[in-house]
Amino acid sequence: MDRASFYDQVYQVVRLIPKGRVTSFGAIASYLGTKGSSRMVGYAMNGAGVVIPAVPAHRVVNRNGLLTGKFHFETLTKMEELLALEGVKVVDDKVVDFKKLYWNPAEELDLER
DNA sequence: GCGTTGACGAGGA
DNA sequence: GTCCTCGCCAACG
Repeated sequence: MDRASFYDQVYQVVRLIPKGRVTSFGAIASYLGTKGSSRMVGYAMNGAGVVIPAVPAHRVVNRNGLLTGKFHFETLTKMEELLALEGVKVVDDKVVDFKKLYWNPAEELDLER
């Protein structure tokens, strides 16, 4: 796994996010061991739409549950659309019941990887 | 090799 | 509760 760049590691984890669930950048960063590099997680998502298979970046939001990355999608409504299709309600660019839909890789994936 | 960037997070006022 | 500042670290030019 050491061959995988930080980007790849982020993609891997994001792809593991269950449908209808969301997580935060910090959670992913923490899981990868680079807790302080929470920004890198988001920065890595810049290639989420070009890598194969595609990365469900719409399931990744900031700690507020706010769709911070919606501006990086094809359209501004694309992100909340995808979430809505998965049963995730989005109001005012933020995930409803984010706390309940929150998916913690460290808890769900445990000692995976 | 250096400086800048950045879809964030935590702490303080 | 909100607003501001600092830090964090990998990728990019």
